[in-house]
Amino acid sequence: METSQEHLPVSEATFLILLSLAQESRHGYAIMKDVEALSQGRVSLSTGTLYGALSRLLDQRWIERVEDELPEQSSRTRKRYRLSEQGRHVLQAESQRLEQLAAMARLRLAENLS
Amino acid sequence: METSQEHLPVSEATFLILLSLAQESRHGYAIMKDVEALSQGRVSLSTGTLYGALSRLLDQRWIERVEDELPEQSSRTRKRYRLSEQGRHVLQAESQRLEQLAAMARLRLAENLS
DNA sequence: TGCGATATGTCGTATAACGACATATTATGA
DNA sequence: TCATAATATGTCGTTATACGACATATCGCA
Repeated sequence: METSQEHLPVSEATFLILLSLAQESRHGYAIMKDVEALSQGRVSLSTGTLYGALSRLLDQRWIERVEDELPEQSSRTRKRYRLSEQGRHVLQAESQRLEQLAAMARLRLAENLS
Repeated sequence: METSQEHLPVSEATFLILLSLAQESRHGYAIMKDVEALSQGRVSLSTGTLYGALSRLLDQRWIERVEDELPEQSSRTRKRYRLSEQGRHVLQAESQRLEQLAAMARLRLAENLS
Protein backbone atom coordinates (compact mmCIF):
# COMPACT_ATOMS: atom_id res chain seq x y z
CA MET A 1 0.00 0.00 0.00
CA GLU A 2 1.28 3.39 -0.96
CA THR A 3 0.77 6.05 1.68
CA SER A 4 1.19 9.80 1.37
CA GLN A 5 3.94 9.75 3.97
CA GLU A 6 6.29 7.98 1.59
CA HIS A 7 6.60 11.10 -0.56
CA LEU A 8 7.65 13.37 2.28
CA PRO A 9 9.20 15.75 2.82
CA VAL A 10 8.13 17.97 -0.03
CA SER A 11 10.05 21.17 -0.72
CA GLU A 12 8.90 24.50 0.65
CA ALA A 13 7.95 25.63 -2.87
CA THR A 14 5.85 22.52 -3.45
CA PHE A 15 4.20 22.81 -0.05
CA LEU A 16 3.19 26.42 -0.59
CA ILE A 17 1.84 25.70 -4.07
CA LEU A 18 -0.29 22.86 -2.72
CA LEU A 19 -1.43 25.02 0.18
CA SER A 20 -2.39 27.81 -2.20
CA LEU A 21 -4.47 25.40 -4.27
CA ALA A 22 -6.08 23.94 -1.13
CA GLN A 23 -8.09 27.14 -0.83
CA GLU A 24 -9.29 27.35 -4.41
CA SER A 25 -8.25 26.53 -7.95
CA ARG A 26 -5.81 29.01 -9.45
CA HIS A 27 -3.57 29.57 -12.45
CA GLY A 28 0.21 29.81 -12.17
CA TYR A 29 0.65 33.53 -11.81
CA ALA A 30 -2.11 33.72 -9.19
CA ILE A 31 -0.36 30.96 -7.23
CA MET A 32 2.84 32.99 -7.34
CA LYS A 33 1.10 36.06 -5.91
CA ASP A 34 -0.82 34.04 -3.33
CA VAL A 35 2.30 32.28 -2.07
CA GLU A 36 3.96 35.64 -1.64
CA ALA A 37 1.02 36.98 0.36
CA LEU A 38 0.55 33.74 2.29
CA SER A 39 4.17 33.78 3.43
CA GLN A 40 4.06 37.47 4.28
CA GLY A 41 6.47 38.27 1.48
CA ARG A 42 9.13 35.82 2.63
CA VAL A 43 8.80 33.47 -0.34
CA SER A 44 8.87 34.74 -3.92
CA LEU A 45 8.74 31.80 -6.30
CA SER A 46 10.80 32.29 -9.44
CA THR A 47 9.04 31.26 -12.62
CA GLY A 48 11.57 28.47 -13.03
CA THR A 49 10.56 27.00 -9.70
CA LEU A 50 6.86 27.59 -10.22
CA TYR A 51 6.36 26.12 -13.68
CA GLY A 52 8.84 23.33 -13.04
CA ALA A 53 6.93 22.38 -9.90
CA LEU A 54 3.52 22.62 -11.63
CA SER A 55 4.66 20.29 -14.40
CA ARG A 56 6.05 17.84 -11.84
CA LEU A 57 2.90 18.02 -9.73
CA LEU A 58 0.76 17.24 -12.77
CA ASP A 59 2.92 14.18 -13.53
CA GLN A 60 2.56 13.01 -9.94
CA ARG A 61 -1.18 13.67 -10.12
CA TRP A 62 -1.14 15.81 -7.00
CA ILE A 63 -2.81 18.57 -9.03
CA GLU A 64 -5.11 18.57 -12.07
CA ARG A 65 -5.92 20.92 -14.91
CA VAL A 66 -9.25 22.67 -14.71
CA GLU A 67 -10.87 23.94 -17.88
CA ASP A 68 -11.73 27.59 -17.53
CA GLU A 69 -15.41 28.40 -17.56
CA LEU A 70 -16.21 31.05 -20.17
CA PRO A 71 -13.57 30.03 -22.70
CA GLU A 72 -15.02 32.39 -25.35
CA GLN A 73 -14.55 35.80 -23.77
CA SER A 74 -11.31 36.88 -22.18
CA SER A 75 -9.57 33.64 -23.14
CA ARG A 76 -5.93 34.25 -22.43
CA THR A 77 -3.45 31.44 -22.31
CA ARG A 78 -4.10 30.95 -18.61
CA LYS A 79 -4.08 27.42 -17.28
CA ARG A 80 -6.01 26.71 -14.15
CA TYR A 81 -5.05 24.03 -11.64
CA ARG A 82 -6.75 22.40 -8.70
CA LEU A 83 -5.60 20.12 -5.92
CA SER A 84 -6.38 16.42 -6.48
CA GLU A 85 -7.58 14.07 -3.74
CA GLN A 86 -4.10 12.59 -3.58
CA GLY A 87 -2.60 16.05 -3.41
CA ARG A 88 -4.81 16.90 -0.48
CA HIS A 89 -3.64 13.77 1.34
CA VAL A 90 0.00 14.66 0.74
CA LEU A 91 -0.62 18.20 1.94
CA GLN A 92 -2.23 16.92 5.12
CA ALA A 93 0.60 14.46 5.74
CA GLU A 94 3.20 17.16 5.15
CA SER A 95 1.36 19.52 7.50
CA GLN A 96 1.51 16.88 10.20
CA ARG A 97 5.20 16.33 9.57
CA LEU A 98 5.77 20.06 9.95
CA GLU A 99 3.77 20.15 13.18
CA GLN A 100 5.75 17.20 14.54
CA LEU A 101 9.07 18.81 13.62
CA ALA A 102 8.06 22.13 15.15
CA ALA A 103 6.91 20.38 18.32
CA MET A 104 10.21 18.48 18.58
CA ALA A 105 12.14 21.70 18.21
CA ARG A 106 10.03 23.44 20.83
CA LEU A 107 10.79 20.67 23.32
CA ARG A 108 14.51 20.45 22.68
CA LEU A 109 15.03 24.19 22.50
CA ALA A 110 13.13 24.65 25.77
CA GLU A 111 15.37 22.08 27.51
CA ASN A 112 18.41 24.24 26.94
CA LEU A 113 17.34 27.66 28.12
CA SER A 114 20.01 27.63 30.85
CA MET B 1 23.87 42.63 7.86
CA GLU B 2 23.66 38.91 7.51
CA THR B 3 20.77 37.34 9.37
CA SER B 4 20.07 33.67 10.02
CA GLN B 5 16.87 33.87 8.01
CA GLU B 6 18.81 34.28 4.79
CA HIS B 7 20.01 30.70 4.94
CA LEU B 8 16.54 29.19 5.24
CA PRO B 9 15.04 26.80 4.62
CA VAL B 10 17.50 24.13 5.69
CA SER B 11 16.85 20.52 4.70
CA GLU B 12 15.14 18.09 7.04
CA ALA B 13 18.42 16.22 7.50
CA THR B 14 20.28 19.41 8.44
CA PHE B 15 17.52 20.52 10.77
CA LEU B 16 17.48 17.23 12.66
CA ILE B 17 21.27 17.16 12.96
CA LEU B 18 21.29 20.68 14.40
CA LEU B 19 18.41 19.81 16.71
CA SER B 20 20.25 16.73 17.92
CA LEU B 21 23.33 18.80 18.71
CA ALA B 22 21.22 21.45 20.45
CA GLN B 23 20.77 19.02 23.32
CA GLU B 24 24.39 18.01 23.73
CA SER B 25 27.59 17.47 21.75
CA ARG B 26 27.69 14.16 19.89
CA HIS B 27 29.71 12.24 17.33
CA GLY B 28 28.32 11.26 13.93
CA TYR B 29 27.00 7.84 14.71
CA ALA B 30 25.31 9.06 17.89
CA ILE B 31 23.62 11.82 15.87
CA MET B 32 22.33 9.18 13.46
CA LYS B 33 20.77 7.17 16.29
CA ASP B 34 19.42 10.25 18.04
CA VAL B 35 17.76 11.57 14.88
CA GLU B 36 16.10 8.21 14.42
CA ALA B 37 14.77 8.22 17.99
CA LEU B 38 13.86 11.90 17.87
CA SER B 39 11.76 11.39 14.75
CA GLN B 40 10.16 8.25 16.13
CA GLY B 41 11.89 6.13 13.53
CA ARG B 42 10.62 8.15 10.57
CA VAL B 43 14.02 9.52 9.53
CA SER B 44 17.03 7.25 9.10
CA LEU B 45 19.95 9.30 7.82
CA SER B 46 22.15 7.45 5.37
CA THR B 47 25.86 7.84 6.03
CA GLY B 48 26.17 9.70 2.77
CA THR B 49 23.71 12.30 3.98
CA LEU B 50 25.12 12.43 7.50
CA TYR B 51 28.82 12.86 6.80
CA GLY B 52 28.15 15.09 3.82
CA ALA B 53 26.02 17.32 6.00
CA LEU B 54 28.54 17.37 8.86
CA SER B 55 31.31 18.44 6.52
CA ARG B 56 29.11 21.17 5.06
CA LEU B 57 28.00 22.34 8.50
CA LEU B 58 31.63 22.64 9.59
CA ASP B 59 32.42 24.74 6.50
CA GLN B 60 29.47 26.99 7.27
CA ARG B 61 30.56 27.17 10.93
CA TRP B 62 27.15 26.11 12.18
CA ILE B 63 28.87 23.31 14.12
CA GLU B 64 32.36 22.91 15.61
CA ARG B 65 34.67 20.04 16.44
CA VAL B 66 35.03 19.23 20.12
CA GLU B 67 38.15 17.45 21.32
CA ASP B 68 37.19 14.37 23.27
CA GLU B 69 38.04 14.41 26.95
CA LEU B 70 39.98 11.27 27.97
CA PRO B 71 41.82 10.86 24.68
CA GLU B 72 44.12 8.19 26.19
CA GLN B 73 41.69 5.43 27.07
CA SER B 74 39.08 4.20 24.64
CA SER B 75 40.26 6.52 21.88
CA ARG B 76 38.45 5.39 18.82
CA THR B 77 38.35 7.45 15.69
CA ARG B 78 35.23 9.20 16.92
CA LYS B 79 34.81 12.87 16.14
CA ARG B 80 32.65 14.93 18.41
CA TYR B 81 30.66 17.96 17.26
CA ARG B 82 28.81 20.75 18.99
CA LEU B 83 26.41 23.44 17.85
CA SER B 84 28.01 26.87 17.35
CA GLU B 85 26.37 30.14 18.35
CA GLN B 86 25.56 30.80 14.72
CA GLY B 87 24.17 27.28 14.38
CA ARG B 88 21.86 27.89 17.31
CA HIS B 89 20.57 31.07 15.69
CA VAL B 90 19.89 29.25 12.43
CA LEU B 91 18.12 26.47 14.30
CA GLN B 92 15.93 28.97 16.10
CA ALA B 93 15.11 30.80 12.88
CA GLU B 94 14.27 27.53 11.12
CA SER B 95 12.07 26.46 14.01
CA GLN B 96 10.13 29.69 13.67
CA ARG B 97 9.79 29.16 9.94
CA LEU B 98 8.41 25.68 10.60
CA GLU B 99 5.95 27.01 13.17
CA GLN B 100 4.82 29.69 10.74
CA LEU B 101 4.34 27.17 7.93
CA ALA B 102 2.45 24.78 10.19
CA ALA B 103 0.22 27.60 11.42
CA MET B 104 -0.52 28.69 7.85
CA ALA B 105 -1.46 25.15 6.92
CA ARG B 106 -3.69 24.77 9.97
CA LEU B 107 -5.60 27.90 8.97
CA ARG B 108 -6.04 27.06 5.29
CA LEU B 109 -6.85 23.42 5.89
CA ALA B 110 -9.45 24.38 8.50
CA GLU B 111 -11.13 26.76 6.01
CA ASN B 112 -11.94 23.88 3.69
CA LEU B 113 -13.49 21.29 5.95
CA SER B 114 -16.76 21.50 4.04
C1' DT C 1 2.44 54.56 -28.13
C1' DG C 2 4.72 52.76 -24.65
C1' DC C 3 5.02 50.77 -20.10
C1' DG C 4 3.91 47.90 -16.14
C1' DA C 5 1.30 44.08 -14.79
C1' DT C 6 -0.26 39.73 -16.15
C1' DA C 7 0.95 35.25 -17.92
C1' DT C 8 3.74 31.06 -19.37
C1' DG C 9 7.66 28.83 -20.43
C1' DT C 10 13.01 26.92 -21.19
C1' DC C 11 17.79 26.33 -19.97
C1' DG C 12 21.91 25.88 -17.29
C1' DT C 13 23.93 25.71 -12.77
C1' DA C 14 24.38 24.54 -8.10
C1' DT C 15 23.04 22.07 -4.03
C1' DA C 16 22.03 18.13 -1.42
C1' DA C 17 19.81 13.68 -0.38
C1' DC C 18 20.48 9.06 -1.03
C1' DG C 19 21.98 4.26 -1.79
C1' DA C 20 25.92 1.57 -2.61
C1' DC C 21 30.27 0.61 -1.54
C1' DA C 22 34.44 0.51 1.45
C1' DT C 23 36.85 -0.09 5.83
C1' DA C 24 38.05 -0.61 10.72
C1' DT C 25 37.16 -1.47 15.69
C1' DT C 26 34.60 -3.28 19.67
C1' DA C 27 31.48 -6.21 22.16
C1' DT C 28 28.96 -10.42 22.60
C1' DG C 29 27.41 -14.93 22.51
C1' DA C 30 27.44 -19.68 20.56
C1' DT D 1 37.73 -18.92 19.62
C1' DC D 2 35.42 -17.40 16.10
C1' DA D 3 31.81 -15.23 13.84
C1' DT D 4 28.55 -11.75 13.87
C1' DA D 5 26.28 -7.46 15.13
C1' DA D 6 26.93 -2.93 16.57
C1' DT D 7 29.76 0.99 16.46
C1' DA D 8 32.17 4.31 13.65
C1' DT D 9 33.66 7.11 9.50
C1' DG D 10 34.02 7.98 4.94
C1' DT D 11 33.62 8.35 -0.76
C1' DC D 12 31.27 8.19 -5.19
C1' DG D 13 27.72 8.52 -8.65
C1' DT D 14 22.96 9.48 -9.52
C1' DT D 15 18.96 12.03 -9.15
C1' DA D 16 15.88 15.69 -7.83
C1' DT D 17 14.91 20.31 -7.65
C1' DA D 18 15.42 25.29 -6.59
C1' DC D 19 16.79 29.26 -8.79
C1' DG D 20 18.20 33.11 -11.79
C1' DA D 21 18.44 34.46 -16.47
C1' DC D 22 16.41 34.64 -20.58
C1' DA D 23 12.47 34.61 -23.86
C1' DT D 24 7.81 35.69 -25.35
C1' DA D 25 3.06 37.35 -25.57
C1' DT D 26 -1.20 39.85 -24.03
C1' DC D 27 -3.82 43.37 -21.50
C1' DG D 28 -5.02 47.77 -19.47
C1' DC D 29 -4.02 52.33 -19.02
C1' DA D 30 -2.07 56.97 -19.20
